[in-house]
Amino acid sequence: MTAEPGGLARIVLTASIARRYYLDGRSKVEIADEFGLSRFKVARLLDAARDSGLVRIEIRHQGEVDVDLSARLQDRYGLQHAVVLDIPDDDPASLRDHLGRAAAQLLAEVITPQDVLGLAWARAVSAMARALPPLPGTPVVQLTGAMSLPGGPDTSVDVVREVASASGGAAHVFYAPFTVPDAATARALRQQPEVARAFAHLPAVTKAVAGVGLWAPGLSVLHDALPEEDRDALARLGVCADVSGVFLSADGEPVVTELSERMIGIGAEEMRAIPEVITIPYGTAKARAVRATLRSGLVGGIVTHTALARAVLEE
Amino acid sequence: MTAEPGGLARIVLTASIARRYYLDGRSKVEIADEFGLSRFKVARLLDAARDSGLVRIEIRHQGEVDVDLSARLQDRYGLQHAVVLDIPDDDPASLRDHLGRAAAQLLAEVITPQDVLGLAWARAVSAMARALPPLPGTPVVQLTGAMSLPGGPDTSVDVVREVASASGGAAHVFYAPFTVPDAATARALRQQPEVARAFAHLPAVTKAVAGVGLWAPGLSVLHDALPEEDRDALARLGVCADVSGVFLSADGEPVVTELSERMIGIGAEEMRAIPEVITIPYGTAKARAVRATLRSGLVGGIVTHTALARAVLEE
DNA sequence: GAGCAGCGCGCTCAGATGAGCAGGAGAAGC
DNA sequence: GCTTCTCCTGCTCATCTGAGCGCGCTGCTC
Repeated sequence: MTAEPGGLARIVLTASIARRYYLDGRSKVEIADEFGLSRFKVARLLDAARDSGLVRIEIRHQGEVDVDLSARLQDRYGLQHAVVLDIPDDDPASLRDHLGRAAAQLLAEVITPQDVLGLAWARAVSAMARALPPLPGTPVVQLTGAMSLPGGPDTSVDVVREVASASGGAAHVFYAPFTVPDAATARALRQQPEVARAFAHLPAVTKAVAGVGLWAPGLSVLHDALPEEDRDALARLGVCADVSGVFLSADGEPVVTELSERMIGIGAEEMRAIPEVITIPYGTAKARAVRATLRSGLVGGIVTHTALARAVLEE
Repeated sequence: MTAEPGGLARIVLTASIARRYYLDGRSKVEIADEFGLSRFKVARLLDAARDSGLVRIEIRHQGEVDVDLSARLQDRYGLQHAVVLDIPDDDPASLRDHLGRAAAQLLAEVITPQDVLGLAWARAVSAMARALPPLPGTPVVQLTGAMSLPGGPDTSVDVVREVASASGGAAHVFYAPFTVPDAATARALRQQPEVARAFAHLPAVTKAVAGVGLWAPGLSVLHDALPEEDRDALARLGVCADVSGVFLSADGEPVVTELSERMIGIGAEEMRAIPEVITIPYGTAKARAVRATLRSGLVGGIVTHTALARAVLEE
């Protein structure tokens, strides 16, 4: 891309050598012998070929996975796993289904019989659970309280139960709302035997799946479910993203809020203790929230689509 | 292209490693250290990436030159130089101009002050001559007699004179027709001092430019200029191509004909003695003739367009 | 639980490779 | 014509790479 290699004869010679080297897999010495050049000359011509863009190397996959974006995302944020799907992003429901399937496949690949799976509540997590094949006897732990979602069929309890029963593992569930009006109620709920039993399994969780929301109207189920004063209070504290109820600033730092006291779900430090948390964000608008999430170090995996991945990387 | 590398995580890992190796230029050992793998594992993943088509290497040029086709043509026929232009092939005149310019550039690159240039008569050779920059004092030798062509402004004499005067070299020309009605006339003409002097320079010629015709109506100026009996006689002898008056069978073998006795121009053996003869064929219909020409070993250079190059290679 | 086949993995060493250096041809300037 | 500079070319040596070999793990059979 930088400069032209030279005259016509030189360009063609370079192309010829590049073909021999890169496509036919011959060694530079062989090529040098064949063309009557020194191997150093061959090496220089090959360098020139790459520098000038005569030889172009591209990495891509014929399936849905955009391997190059996946690799860049994984690399850029030091993730354990990243999967970026090249799919149209006009229909959120279809997007969620596709990502859910991919996340299910990824989870099935990386999970071992020793793992304990944690599931937070998010629509994408439900989609994943639906597509999940039976896992090898994996116990499943509920990470967050239930939320009543208009049009959402599954509660967090249902999702955990389904996955556990398909896998033949134990289901550690509890019936409690995600948020309550005051801290005292929350404390009381957490002390309930059922809730306490489920929470006791949190430190054992080794793999988890969560959603990501941007703290703005329509981009976080939690945000939309809260009264206006809570929304504003969190926004004033600099909350940018919520990862299934864990609040993060734009830098990825956990934000301590009064609301946390009134929630029944996993906290930032507990989430950090989980070796791999996989998130399934979608929608270009959430780019800021995803950046915050990846920077936080709380999550190790991401399954998303090209538009969002590009938006995240374009910083 | 053969098989899928494996699961999602493996594919992305492979892509990540491929990116590091091919795009960032890191060594396999560095990559192995970075990813916590052995260098052998890295090597195997890279092999798999290439085999599965995840890494694709293509060779192309942003200019008019199709470097890949050029290289393949050069390689396939063991040529000294091949230049294939990716240009529209609907208008023969424009095609000829483009190829003429490219041939001129090629010739200017490869010619040295020690070279003696020979020019046969062909429309493409005229086009090349028009585009030729001044050469370093190169003597120019006329290789073929003159032909009166409807609409063709330059005779072989004119072309040779022009090039020689632009270059400041000697012009070895002669005034004689390309074909005459009987062998005796041809012999007499060849013994004329002027003709003999020009022919005496033939063995000194080191670089030459010629056209290629397919022995069929409308595809060879020589064919069209001859009476029907000559055309048929040569066709019966298996003539497939004429390289500025040198007749070749489809195999590329020179065909000895009675007509040769009646021509004032270079012969097959004299042409073979020239270290590099550059031809400028165009028009897909001539593919057979070009194949014959390249197989003959008489020529060492070709300047043509993609459609014809592809047709020639598709054997 | 023993034996066996298949396979993934790492080690070895000859051969390939790249950075740096020295010699020589050609261009520019005096 | 001479000097100097620059670019191009080929060489050396330390490092990297790849084919082949043997080990050990896994899953299957008896």
